[in-house]
Amino acid sequence: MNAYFASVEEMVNPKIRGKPILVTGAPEGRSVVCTASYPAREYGIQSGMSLKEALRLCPHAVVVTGNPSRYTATLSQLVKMLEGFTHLIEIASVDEVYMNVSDIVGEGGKERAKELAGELRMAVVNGLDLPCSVGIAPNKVMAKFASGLKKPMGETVIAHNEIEEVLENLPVDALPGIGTKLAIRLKGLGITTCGELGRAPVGLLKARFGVVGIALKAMGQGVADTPLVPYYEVPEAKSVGHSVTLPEDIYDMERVKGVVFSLSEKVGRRMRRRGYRGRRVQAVVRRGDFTSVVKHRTLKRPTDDAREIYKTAVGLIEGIGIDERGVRMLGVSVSLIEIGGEILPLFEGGMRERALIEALDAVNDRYGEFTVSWARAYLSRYRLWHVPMSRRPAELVGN
DNA sequence: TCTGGGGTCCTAGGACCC
DNA sequence: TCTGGGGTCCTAGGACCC
Repeated sequence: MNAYFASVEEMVNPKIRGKPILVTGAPEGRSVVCTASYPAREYGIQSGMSLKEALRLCPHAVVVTGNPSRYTATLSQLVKMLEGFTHLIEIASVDEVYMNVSDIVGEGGKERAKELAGELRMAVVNGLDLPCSVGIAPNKVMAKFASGLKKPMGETVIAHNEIEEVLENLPVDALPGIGTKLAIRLKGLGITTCGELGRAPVGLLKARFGVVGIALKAMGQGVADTPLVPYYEVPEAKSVGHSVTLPEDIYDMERVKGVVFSLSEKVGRRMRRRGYRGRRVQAVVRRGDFTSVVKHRTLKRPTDDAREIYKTAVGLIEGIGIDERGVRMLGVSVSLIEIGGEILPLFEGGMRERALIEALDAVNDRYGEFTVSWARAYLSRYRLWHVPMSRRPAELVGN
């Protein structure tokens, strides 16, 4: 999809159609541009750029706070529509799908593929009123590359016998999977184009990059055998996490703990909703100078309890230590996920604890996130946002 | 007027066990 | 007496994707 978040917002609110639009994670503070509409891009704005910098480039841009649920709902509509072509659809991200169209193209060759690309694109335009680009090629890596060649609203077909020519002088980092760091390391070996990468001795690549090296050579030749994973067969998540960049750097442990509690609560909620429990808790601290430290600890038993996640995460952060550099970002995640199984209470009264957590979940499911939570989470919010004592709910004061 | 938030995958060293 | 080899699990760090 092209400028997906911005395009969806335009569809919802026609008044902003055609204007320079910036979709961000948060309305203020230190947020970043998630998506810039094409008119905004003409000012040199790119996704990932800080909102402040973007507004410097284009002060009259319309800033919209992103609505994640709107984008996943639209993605569902898109997939439902594409099912009219094939059921072999992989959801690669919130704005990107792969389809296996081998059977549709059949013996029709490049002509049929071109025709199909047009049909797909028009179906999206007519059905959802959203711009997209379509790429058709013999494998996923080449298809993704092809889809990026003509934007917005383009169709590109790369046939098997055209791959070599397309790749010969293409910079290595044009391929998905080769980022800045790999490109620099490859350059150190005298490899800058995909053609050179495809001809490089596999021994050299393997020695330098391990198993990745073998995949790199194949990519340079336009060969990729990664299978399409239909969305109805997606494997369970391997980790669940949340992180926040704070509105301003903080320096004291009490405030850090408050934020970590909210994050732990969010992680726990999401895990319980999916029936996950995890054995490893990880904490991340990004400091004011942008250096970051990650620590994790493996528990004896898997958990989905916010307070256990919180306790472990705080212990890890105490190990990391906070200093005069301050804390810019905090993150909590849980991995080594197990699904199902009996939840055995660790101690007497554990069943009541469990019942309490389930009751809180039920209230929050019905009335919205954080309708009811532990006092600790509320206190942290008030601390964070500097709400004066007099404005705090009476029942929390002094708690 | 610096630099988000959600993830996956890979490497490497050390503890520990048989 | 200077000590193997195979395996698992744990922690830390980093590249990459959208």
